[in-house]
Amino acid sequence: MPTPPAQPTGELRREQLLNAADRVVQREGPGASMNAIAAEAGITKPILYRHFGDRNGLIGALTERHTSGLLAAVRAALNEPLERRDRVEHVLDTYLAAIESRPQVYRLLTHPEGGDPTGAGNALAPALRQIAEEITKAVQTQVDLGADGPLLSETWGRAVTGMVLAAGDWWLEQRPCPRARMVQALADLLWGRLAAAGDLPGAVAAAPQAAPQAD
Amino acid sequence: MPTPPAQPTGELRREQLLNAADRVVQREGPGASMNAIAAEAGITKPILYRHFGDRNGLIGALTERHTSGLLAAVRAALNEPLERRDRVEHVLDTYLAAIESRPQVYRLLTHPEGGDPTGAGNALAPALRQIAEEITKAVQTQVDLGADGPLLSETWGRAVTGMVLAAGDWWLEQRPCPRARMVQALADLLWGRLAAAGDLPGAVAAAPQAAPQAD
DNA sequence: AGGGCGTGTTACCTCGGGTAACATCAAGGG
DNA sequence: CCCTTGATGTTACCCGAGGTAACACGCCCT
Repeated sequence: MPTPPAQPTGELRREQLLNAADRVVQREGPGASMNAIAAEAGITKPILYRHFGDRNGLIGALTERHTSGLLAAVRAALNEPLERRDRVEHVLDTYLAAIESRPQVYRLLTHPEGGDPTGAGNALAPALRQIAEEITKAVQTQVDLGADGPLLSETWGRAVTGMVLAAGDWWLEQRPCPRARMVQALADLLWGRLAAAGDLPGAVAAAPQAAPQAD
Repeated sequence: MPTPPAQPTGELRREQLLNAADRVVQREGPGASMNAIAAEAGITKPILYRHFGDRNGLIGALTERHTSGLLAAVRAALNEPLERRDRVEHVLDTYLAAIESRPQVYRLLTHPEGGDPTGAGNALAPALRQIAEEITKAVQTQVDLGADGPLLSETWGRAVTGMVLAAGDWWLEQRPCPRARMVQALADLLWGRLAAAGDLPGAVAAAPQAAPQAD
């Protein structure tokens, strides 16, 4: 008797399978095998393939689950009625808080991997792409950039997303400081603190006569 | 007679194999199989494994080849005797020019993929990690950031690397503008143009009395 | 009763990374 | 002169993971 308890059906079953997949990914990371996920769900592979088509389908469905929450949170933060600096900090904090709470899920969102090797297309994962688009849209509708607006907002959307991705990744691994400080560091960068800071004595410059030392 | 022409030996042979691997990766992208690489070299798999241990070893050796050039170029740009803005632009242009000239190699550098699923460690590929460290070092030795210097320079090294990675990736795919314009857009972001720009009329703000509309 | 439909199974295929065992040639020392 | 050493190369195989038949059970609805 392979089915002692009557398993739910249809959409419900699908949710259960996603729950199982979620647990495995939380435990083993994005590299979790279909066999492992099936075992966690108490079933075998073909059922997973019936529900999700292929691995990308499963990972995609799993990704969208978490993406929707993160994306909604970021979108909300982008439209918070705050001064611009506070709003930016709020967005940064929202993202960092999200990845802090579920690192394994975060890895899944940012490094889906299984993309077809033929395409070799987009580097930013879909989840990040959506965030980049949200930032682009927010910049376009909120900031006056003159004639360069469209190009700058598109570029900056990707740039800021990549910046926060890389910095957040490093922060998650090293935990060099509390979250609030990280938010400040990134906001400071966007506020031109790197550009405004003074030179250090020994630094290179447009130096006409400085004496460089070897190696 | 399996060896009609006397094949070179030792380090020379290794270089030949790397050349073959390079050609395949240029042609098929980072997902190239060991069989394909062996075939391109006119041999079979075990020889590759003798020379490089495993796939990571091969990809690593191949990566380091190209990394050394890119890294040296970026390092040189970081130490160019220019005003800070010009120096930053020079670094950005150096990176974009490099990835523009060899897209497939660039993909290899940025998306090595094959990392062991158990570790699930660093997101930035080694090549990018090294660039991040160079930026960190440059900031530390050139810019006066006060007591926060160490943390900020480390954070910013990663952040800027990720920013340029994401923006550069998008630029490579879409080619929305010439390289010089892209350099300007990114430098402007780092120079706080996003922070300094004015608000657009309809934008959200610290608005005390705005009437939000439902969804 | 008899279709569908959704559930589940076992068994298999393919492909890619990785390895073992064996064959060959060139060089160098007793 | 022979025989060891170290490089080249081979065929044949193992294993794990994605993916796919083909088949079997249970339920609901006509």
